[in-house]
Amino acid sequence: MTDTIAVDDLSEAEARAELARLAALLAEANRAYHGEDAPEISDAAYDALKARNALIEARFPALKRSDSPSEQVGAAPSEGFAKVTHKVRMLSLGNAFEADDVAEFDTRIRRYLGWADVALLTYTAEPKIDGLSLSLRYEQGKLVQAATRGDGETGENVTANARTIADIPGTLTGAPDVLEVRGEVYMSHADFKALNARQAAKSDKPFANPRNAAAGSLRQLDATITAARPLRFFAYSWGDLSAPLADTQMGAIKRLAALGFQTNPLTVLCDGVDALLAQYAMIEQARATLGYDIDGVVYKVDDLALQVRLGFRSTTPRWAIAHKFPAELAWTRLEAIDIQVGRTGALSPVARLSPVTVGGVVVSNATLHNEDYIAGRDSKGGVIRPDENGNAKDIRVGDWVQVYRAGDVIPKIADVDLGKRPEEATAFVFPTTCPECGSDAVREEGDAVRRCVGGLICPAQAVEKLKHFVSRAAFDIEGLGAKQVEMFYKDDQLPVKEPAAIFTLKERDRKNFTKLANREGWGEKSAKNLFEAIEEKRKIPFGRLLFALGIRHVGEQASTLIARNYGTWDEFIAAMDAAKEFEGPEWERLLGIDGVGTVMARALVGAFAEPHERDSIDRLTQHLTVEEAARPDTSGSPVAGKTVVFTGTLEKMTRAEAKARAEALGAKVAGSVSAKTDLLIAGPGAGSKAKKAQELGIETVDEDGWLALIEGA
DNA sequence: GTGCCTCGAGTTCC
DNA sequence: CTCGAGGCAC
Repeated sequence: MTDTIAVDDLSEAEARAELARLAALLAEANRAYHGEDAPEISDAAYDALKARNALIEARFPALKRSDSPSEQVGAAPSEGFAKVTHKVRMLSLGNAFEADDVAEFDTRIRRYLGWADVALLTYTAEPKIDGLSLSLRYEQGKLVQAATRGDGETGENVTANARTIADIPGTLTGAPDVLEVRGEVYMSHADFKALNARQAAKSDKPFANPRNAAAGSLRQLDATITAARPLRFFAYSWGDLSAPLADTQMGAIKRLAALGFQTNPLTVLCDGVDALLAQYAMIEQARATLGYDIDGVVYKVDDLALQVRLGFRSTTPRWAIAHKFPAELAWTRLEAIDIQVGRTGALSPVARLSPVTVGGVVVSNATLHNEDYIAGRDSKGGVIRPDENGNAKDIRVGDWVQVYRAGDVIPKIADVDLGKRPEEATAFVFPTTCPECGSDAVREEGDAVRRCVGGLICPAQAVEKLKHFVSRAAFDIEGLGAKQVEMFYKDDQLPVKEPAAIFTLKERDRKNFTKLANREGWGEKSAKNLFEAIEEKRKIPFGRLLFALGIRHVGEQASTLIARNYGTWDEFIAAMDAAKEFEGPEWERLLGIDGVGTVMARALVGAFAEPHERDSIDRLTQHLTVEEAARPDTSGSPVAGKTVVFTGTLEKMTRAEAKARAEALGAKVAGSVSAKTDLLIAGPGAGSKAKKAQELGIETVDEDGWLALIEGA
């Protein structure tokens, strides 16, 4: 830290050496800080080192080290669990509620396979355990990692806790080299009752239901607490493998059982829809006597080769579905209807209910969707919640209403008891002005929602936009969540009314210092942590920035696609300006992006052309370094711009891999063959698609042919 | 024009 | 998680 040369005077060689020195110093400081030793350097000195590192990196970007301290998100010490990225995503299942939905599921599969003439397809049926999913990774037969589902992509590492569960073997004999077992952690009714009795004896809060008790127990930071909780585990699936478990779903389940896992004894094979429904009825009958909670029955195509052919939609497999038991219902009184204003200005009515227990949870709020839903009609004029004469039943304050939790989560109102309606109850009048700012609230023709036109003048919209800005898929600033955003918005001393203000917080605070640190609930440490978290996000990927702006219709997916198309922020901004009149080559280019239509394009171009919004964006970006989006390198790609379709079983790659690879080479991957298809890649077992391609005279290759074609590209 | 399929937006409770 | 609606294939 002594005799430091000014950054501007550094030669390249000196800069390289200096970066190495800083990386070592900062790493050592981190170790001291996070370990048991007292920090060896002061916070101010640490900040100075980090700042110097950043300056040098800015001047010599090419010298930036792979272990650059600026990239490191200060390893979180024992607060919470480490994150684990799943090798194979943990997906959720599609739902069926009626017998018709199950029949449709079966039809869809047979149509997809081109098997309209095959009457009976074999499925497995098993109870759907109401617990929490867990993924166990075994290498050379040893349990090396246990992870919760999380958002499906990333979960939490709970290995130490999983090792305390008796149903989870620590070692396996005869397992493939790499095996990822998936299943459900749950708690039995008897164990749950006993646990709650123990909780009461210690005057600890009882758990609301076995599911919460299981979740709470698994997520204990102290594994000895988990060990004292009676958790159980059923294995039902697998992820990453070094060798296939079996040819069929049932075979794989049997193999898991042979390896020492508990598998559900009610898992059976069923031929066709009627057999599935019979098994559903049987399991529903047995539900009360099982001794643990289940919330439905899961059906899966038994033949694993067919599962591979069927593949996945964006969030669910095509080859499985969860047939849910009817939701629990409860009657309660509607006390009030409040209106919330969202970031796009949407006015959403929320029912305030007299608290009632539904499905093991006390519910006091429920969504009312929109104006029409309260009136008892859908947006197309159809009647919902009809009375015996088929007339619409509206919802009034004071009514007795029937509540359920859709998908066991979101409380909704299913019905209204007109017999108990108080005489004085009047139909709800939906406001035509914004309750937050008084601006007009307008409902566009054909639209279901009414929106406040106040834009950023409306405090509710401004706050919600800020919340969106810092949300997980956007800037994701640690220590700056919804609550903090609300606080800063209302703050007189350090106001944050727009995104740019987040990045001037530190400067503004420094002038009077400790403005933030002296506040209720804040100390020097939390203030410093927040400022650091903000610094880390000054560098932001293009796609995240675009999504964070919260332009209507432009979500996470669209933002990524758009960023990939333009590459750099500057090129994108220039394109938006050039398309201002909603015409011309840049307008056409925007519309040419897959997934972008006129509605989205207008919203996008309009946002950048609107002076206030544009100024706000420019004020923000001057504080940021926008990272270039990786433009797929399609030079020398033989399939750039071509539409390709995969069919049949792919043996050397998964469907997701094949799709990702093709897209990276600039090809468009379609799901079905049409006249627009340029190339069909047909694996063994290809059916109707191959036939259709032949009829249309479309070039067809096998998997090896495809790999040869793209080799080296 | 119609019928998927996916995405976007809004929602609750722990 | 669900609804509405945008985008796209037929």
